[in-house]
Amino acid sequence: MNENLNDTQNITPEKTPVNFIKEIINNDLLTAKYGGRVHTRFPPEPNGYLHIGHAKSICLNYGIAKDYNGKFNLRFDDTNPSKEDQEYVDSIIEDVKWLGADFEDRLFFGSDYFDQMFNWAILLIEKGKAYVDDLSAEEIRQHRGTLTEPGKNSPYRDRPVADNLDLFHRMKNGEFKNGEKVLRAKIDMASPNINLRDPIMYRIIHDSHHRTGDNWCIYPTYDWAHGLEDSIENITHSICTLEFENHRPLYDWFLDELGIYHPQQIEFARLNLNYTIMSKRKLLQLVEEKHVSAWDDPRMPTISGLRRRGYTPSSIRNFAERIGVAKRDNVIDVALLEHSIREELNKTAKRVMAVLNPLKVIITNYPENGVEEVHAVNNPEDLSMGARPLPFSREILIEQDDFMENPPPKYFRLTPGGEVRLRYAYIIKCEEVIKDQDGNILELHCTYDPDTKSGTGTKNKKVKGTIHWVSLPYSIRAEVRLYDRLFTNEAPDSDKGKSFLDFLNPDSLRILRDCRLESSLASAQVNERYQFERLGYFCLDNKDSSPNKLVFNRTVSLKDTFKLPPK
RNA sequence: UGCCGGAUCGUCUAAUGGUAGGACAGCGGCCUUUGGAGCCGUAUGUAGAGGUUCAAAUCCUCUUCCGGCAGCCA
Repeated sequence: MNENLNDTQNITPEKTPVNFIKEIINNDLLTAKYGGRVHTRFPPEPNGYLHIGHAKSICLNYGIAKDYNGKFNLRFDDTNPSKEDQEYVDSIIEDVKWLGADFEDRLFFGSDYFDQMFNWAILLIEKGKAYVDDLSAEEIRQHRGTLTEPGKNSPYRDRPVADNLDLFHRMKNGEFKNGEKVLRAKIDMASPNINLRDPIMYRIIHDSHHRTGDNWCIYPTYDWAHGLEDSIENITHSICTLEFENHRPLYDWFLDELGIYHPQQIEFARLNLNYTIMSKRKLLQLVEEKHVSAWDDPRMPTISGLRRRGYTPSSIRNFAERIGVAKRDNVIDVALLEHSIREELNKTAKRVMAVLNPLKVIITNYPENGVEEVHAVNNPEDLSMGARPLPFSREILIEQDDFMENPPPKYFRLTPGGEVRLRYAYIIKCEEVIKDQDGNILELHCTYDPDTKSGTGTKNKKVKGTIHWVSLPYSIRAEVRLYDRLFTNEAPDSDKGKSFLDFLNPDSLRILRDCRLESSLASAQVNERYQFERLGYFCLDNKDSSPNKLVFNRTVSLKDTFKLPPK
């Protein structure tokens, strides 16, 4: 029996896996919990640049809105002026747009709701559910108890409503210094959930806010503000990371006490990538201590870094799709990220010739000033991208790595007396190795076989290897920056005894200043990606490149299965 | 030893009582004028022990391990 019957009739449609969040939404849709609406949001605090972990959240939230024909908001959770900055607001908007998460006209700021929040706080005070506390930060900490012991009530907990109202207004009016008073929710100092032990709603911060200026000196805390923001914006599913799971009872408590519209908070596991760090604080440290050039250094896992490195929005979206969404802690192999960009660029990037570490080759039997055009395909994966002529000449440059005087077995490239094909051109044979007094190789003298021109039909001659090259007189110069992982350790920030800085890879950036490219690259554009044949994918650096000094970044190398045997 | 979560190939992630599958990584092979790409093959993976059931990754019980929480950060 043939078990591989080509039974096209019974092909079951591929079930697209539904993650647990979509299951919840599907169920809410079934029960019409939110009247069939789906409305998500991405709520960054503008205190740093977005990174690939945020991209996961953006793609999740935007993707859900899109899949369900719903809406997606970008909302800044800007409740702490001491850490926030307009620079971060600007970069975040740029990055979210670049990723393709379309928030249309729904760009919001938590700070725009400060008045409403203030009024709601008064409502809670009037209900006897909030009070002004005079305890210091230290005293509050001591009263909070521990993980295993209940806390103690503040002596100010039972202040009369009128006093609370008066004090709270005076807090707002700037009568007190930072830390002198706070507004607290009156819940339960003995709760096993520490977040419910009379959490702080407002603290006094005499700082200028990047949007509200000096209008306020009291600012809402995350726990108080977040659910209100979601409620005001009519969010249906408020998706956040796992560390807020313990805060959900508080999220619910505020909304229920206020009796206002109540979105549902759902928590998922944040993205972790091996060989990288994701903490905003530590990324900031890398920038401030100049271990990298800036937030958009191509070695950074920031969106702006990945963009500068040459990643495309779609490759990041595909990555986010592939890694899935669940509640278990996870560490994604950075190789999967690299796979996502290779996969796309293989299909879309124009192939070009570039020699990073040039070695001069003189083809001695080629005419002195002869030039001819060879025919190079722009993308063998997509012939519609056409072809281009490439000048071939007597003097060419090849990669230093593509010649070895004493080659190991299985080395398919040029060797003394050996033959190799020049991509799109001829088979050449190495006749002589020219060296200086110290034995350094200066140039190679080769001969070519005129009968082996590429595309002229098969010849008897077969060679194992094909190498890339550029014509010496017809090539242009460029700087090329090669990147490697920033850290040498899989989990740089989880070593108890060492700092993540101890694992910084000293070779994460290699700058090659005398590379030679085919001349068509003179008109390269920032948004174009190229495959330098046999080397990897490259793009123009969006900051440092200029027409008279081209700078290319290597996005990712090609997978290379050849390994030099260990010496 | 408080509370809340979690545990499926190396890494992610499916299977929602009915054949444990996919992707990435790895390994082997084919093919190749990019040692790229592509194609084919390749897994002693359900934390452990009991139980329910014709049937358990899935339901129940117990155990083990991992993560989060004691900011006037988010």
